[in-house]
Order: sequence, then structure tokens, then C-alpha cells
Amino acid sequence: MLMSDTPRTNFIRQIIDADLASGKHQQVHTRFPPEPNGYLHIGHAKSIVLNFGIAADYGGRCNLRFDDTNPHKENVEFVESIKADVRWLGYDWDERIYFASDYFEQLYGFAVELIQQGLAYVCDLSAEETRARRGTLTEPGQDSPYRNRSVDENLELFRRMRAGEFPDGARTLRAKIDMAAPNINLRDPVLYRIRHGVIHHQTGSEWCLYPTYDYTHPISDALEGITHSLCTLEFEDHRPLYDWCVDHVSVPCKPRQIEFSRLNLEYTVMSKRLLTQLVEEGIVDGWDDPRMPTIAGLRRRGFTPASIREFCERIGVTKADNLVEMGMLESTIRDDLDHNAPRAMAVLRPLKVVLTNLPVDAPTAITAQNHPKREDMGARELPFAAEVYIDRQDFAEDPPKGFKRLVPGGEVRLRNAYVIRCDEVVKDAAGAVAELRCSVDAETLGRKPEGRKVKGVIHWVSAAHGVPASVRLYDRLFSVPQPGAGDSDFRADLNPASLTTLTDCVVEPSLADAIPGTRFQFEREGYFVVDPQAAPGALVLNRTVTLRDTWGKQQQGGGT
RNA sequence: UGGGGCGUCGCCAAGCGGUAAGGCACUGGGUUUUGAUCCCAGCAUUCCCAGGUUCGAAUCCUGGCGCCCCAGCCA
Repeated sequence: MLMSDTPRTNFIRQIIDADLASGKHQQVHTRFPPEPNGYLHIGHAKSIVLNFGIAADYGGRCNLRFDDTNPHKENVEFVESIKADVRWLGYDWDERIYFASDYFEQLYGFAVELIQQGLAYVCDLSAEETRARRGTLTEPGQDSPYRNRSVDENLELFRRMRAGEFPDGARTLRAKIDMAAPNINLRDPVLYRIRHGVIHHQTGSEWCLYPTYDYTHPISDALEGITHSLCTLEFEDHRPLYDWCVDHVSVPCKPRQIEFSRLNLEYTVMSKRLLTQLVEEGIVDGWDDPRMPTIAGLRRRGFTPASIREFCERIGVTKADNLVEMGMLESTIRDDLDHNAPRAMAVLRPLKVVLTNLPVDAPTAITAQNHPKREDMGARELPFAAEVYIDRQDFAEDPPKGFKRLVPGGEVRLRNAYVIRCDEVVKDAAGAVAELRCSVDAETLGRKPEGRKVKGVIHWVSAAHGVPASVRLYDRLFSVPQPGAGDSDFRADLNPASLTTLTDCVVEPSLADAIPGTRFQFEREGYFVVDPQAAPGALVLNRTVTLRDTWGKQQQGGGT
């Protein structure tokens, strides 16, 4: 479904090309290293497509590695959801699924190496004291009073830290680099901290000593033989530390860290902290709420793995800050579904239409193509009778200029069926339109009407055969492009109309037994997917995205 | 007067000294029993700004300006 022959290259692939050409590497080995402290989102998809995509295109490998060095925030539910999401996106790590915690013992050994070289020391400063001595952006820090302990004392203290002899926060292991370094990450960063009483999802209570990301990541990469370690821009300042670690410890190779800019999408949030808040405060219906930018949410919304992959290709990979329009995501799923989703008819806001002069020999079923340009998708039978439902929005007593649908005395084509004319508008006691009485032009079944043009085509469902359904219409979760901009509470930017549930919908009977996850285009309405909550007799459909709507856009643009 | 990055069309993004790709969006026009799809056309004399080098600069140099990230024992 790639729509162009745009070269899909980027600066990272160029670096890899050069490394291969120069003989620096014979093969490429990447990794996707999520922390299991939340569900994956579309920003992670960018990284997944980048890392697994490069491995696939270069005949290399990509590992899945959980960066699980902070047991306080992590759990197995997140581990499992991440595995499921990566698989669903279409990627395979074969047997190469790793945990940074797999390396805890080796990491400990490398720390001992650093101590022996005089490159790391046990520091007794509290977190607050450490911060107070770190200096500021413009002033150097001060050396820790514990910076010059002997190797033997450090070794002994570090052993006792592991043995659990000291309480949380009492001591840390710090790299001895340079407290005056202009790069704050080099001012004797903490390598190990003490954490008692937390049960790590992989190692249980085996450790009370946990390595930090800055120390763990480069070494994990090196142990796995990673050639190119791709991460986001905020780690650029950490690269000197990354290099310091692999340079001073006996690892088998030295991976190269390359940073790219993270994805920002309009009208949503991408930070795990905020997404977690939406879930925990019940603002959304869980991590897989179809309004969430999570992989699980997009899946439930009806997105396909291919469309997400294509989106990630289209946005590219650079180091420039970016804020991608939602329309970019929408167009990718429309492209996919336009080509691949079978068509069906569903009436979201039913209005009964009685066909008053249906010929006695009128067909009781009408054959409809499942796709306008794909014969291979076949056809289906639509039950047809004198009472049908149309959508209330397809009728107007007082139509706006340019309205092509049904109006009193006007004609419109019932899709796949006859041209009808509205003869009478029946109202209820309150004066609301209750029913329409229309006559059909018997000569227009499968034929153009004589001597006139009928521009409007509307969809319908036989009243006697239609199946009830409830439909969820989703809109953007937030009403502003950048929720929470300028330190404001992002919750104030929530879109109150992000979910509209329609419970009186009627869909064509062929959908009666549709299984969850099945996608359709409801003609003239949009793309929909059967929700997992759907049960036999209680169909629930989620709107993935509307069709492109130049009429609706025109209407909106004219007003206000 | 700390360090590290980034600035090419409304949004993404190619470009790597030889005279501005592509996608999304938008604007026309055509086809159409989905106001969809599809098709065709248009859409940066200019690359943050100012100098300089060069026959030639978005690309090289100098100086500005703007934006992002960093002072967790988070990742």
C-alpha cells in the first residue's frame, strides 16, 4: 500500500550503509528496549518499525529487551501487553527476548571491575545531599567526601550493599568521572541504588541493589552484540556516559548510540505519565480505550498493523522536533481500509421510509458488490421490502444550499436499489419527522432514470431484516492540538465529545454474526470495526475513522 | 558569557556545492448508484536572518536569531 516511490531512507540508515561499506560491521543488530511500566503507544511504534524494519531490510536481527531496572514501576501485565503489541504490529524477535535483569549478575561484576580500576566508588551521601553538590547548569559540582575511598573499602562496601546491610538510600555506587563536567550527566552519576522490599517481576526478591538505566543500557547493548543502539533525542546528552561505560568495562563490543526525535501527534498526549493518569483516573476506559494513542487502543479502534507501519514510514526519522497532524494518521488507515474493507450498509440514526408503490414483482433481495472495485471480494444479498430505514441526516425538510439528499418532493437513489421520491412527511404529535412515504420509480432498478439526473445516493437497511446494533463514534480525545501546553492541566483540554454512543442503529443482516475485530466500510459513513465487547445479538461497532467528507467540511466552513 | 541538539511549503520530509523530490493538507477540473475511491492540474524563484567563499550555495565559512533537551538514587 505504499503510495509512492519515495525513497524511504533516513540519516540512521545512511550511517548503517556507511558502516557496512567501510567494513566496520558485517551485519546489523538492533534492539527495541521498552520499560514495562505502561502500554506501548504510537510513538513506540515509530521505534519498533525503525528497529525491526532496519533489521529486516539489512538481513540483520532485532532483539526485544525489557529495560526493567526500576521494579517499583514495572509489572508483568505490561510485559505481556508489550509482547502482544509488538507481535500484532507484525514483528518477530524469534528467541531473542531479553530482560536487562537477566544481566544483573554480570552488571554487578562489571561494577566491581570499575571499582578495581578506581573508576567507581561507594558514596554515603543522601539523595538530597547529592543533589546539593551536583552544581547547577552554570556552576560545577563539588566532589563527594567519599570520592577517594580505597579500592578495598569500596569493594567491601559494595559487597555489603548487595548483601542488604544498608537501608534504602543510605549509599550508592557512583562513577568517578568529573564533578566539574559541563555535561551534568558526567558529574559522578549514580550507577547503583538500594531498593529493599520491592518484588521485581523477573528476579523476585533476589536483589536489593538495582543498576540505573545509564549504566545498564550500554552494557546490555554490548552483551547482546548490538551494533546500532537507537534511542530518542533526550538521551543525546547521555551518550558520553554510554560510551564511558562500554569503554571502561570488559564487554565484547562497543555499540553506537544514535538518537532520533520522538513522535508528537496533535490532539493527543504521548507521555507515559499522562497516559497512565488517563487510565488510573478513569478518564478513559483502560489502556485499550479506542481514543488512546496506545497500540492496544488503536487496535480496538480498528487500525490495522499495516496502516500503523505505513504511518511510521510516512513520518520519517530525523532529529527535528515535530508535531504530526492527526490527518496524517487518518489518511493511512483510510488508504488501507478503502482497499481492503468490505462495504456494508448501516443506518446510524434510523428514519422509517415506507415505499408506497413497490411493484408486486419487485425483488425481495438485491445483490450488492462487497467492494466497488474488487470483484474478488464477491457480492451479498440484501433483503429488500417496502419498509426501509434511512439516516435522519439524509433527509431535510429545509435543506441547506447544495443538499443532494432527500427533500420533500425530491428524488434520491437508494444505493443498489430504486430511485425514490418523497411524497409525504409524517410527523408525530410533537411535530418531529416520524416517517416518510415515498414512491419508487420502478424503471430505475439497476438503470439510470429517464430524462433526468438524480444526484443523491443514500444508504438504507430493510426495516424487517435489519439487525440492531450500538455504534460508538470516536473523536479526538483532546480539543486542542497540544494538550497541557504551557504547564496547564492537560485534563482541561479534554474533548467532552470524544465519544458518542448510538444505541438505536440498524445494520444489514449480513453483519449479524460478525466476529470481533472484523472491519467494514459502512457506505457513506466511515470505517467500523466489531468491538470485542460485542456478543451475539448485541452487536457493538467502533468507528475507526470517517470517510473523507468534502460536503461536511464545506458545511462547516460556510458557517460560524 | 554551562553543555547538547534542531531550524527546507500549513504539517511531515528528501536534499550531502550544479541551480528545491515525495507524502499529508489545501484549491480547481474529470469519472462515479458511496458528496468515498480513482484520475488530471495547481500549490517554496526559494531553504531562520545577515554577511562571506565560489562561475555556481539549502548545501562550505563567519556572525546573529529562534526553538527543544539536561541539575531523578526515572527511563
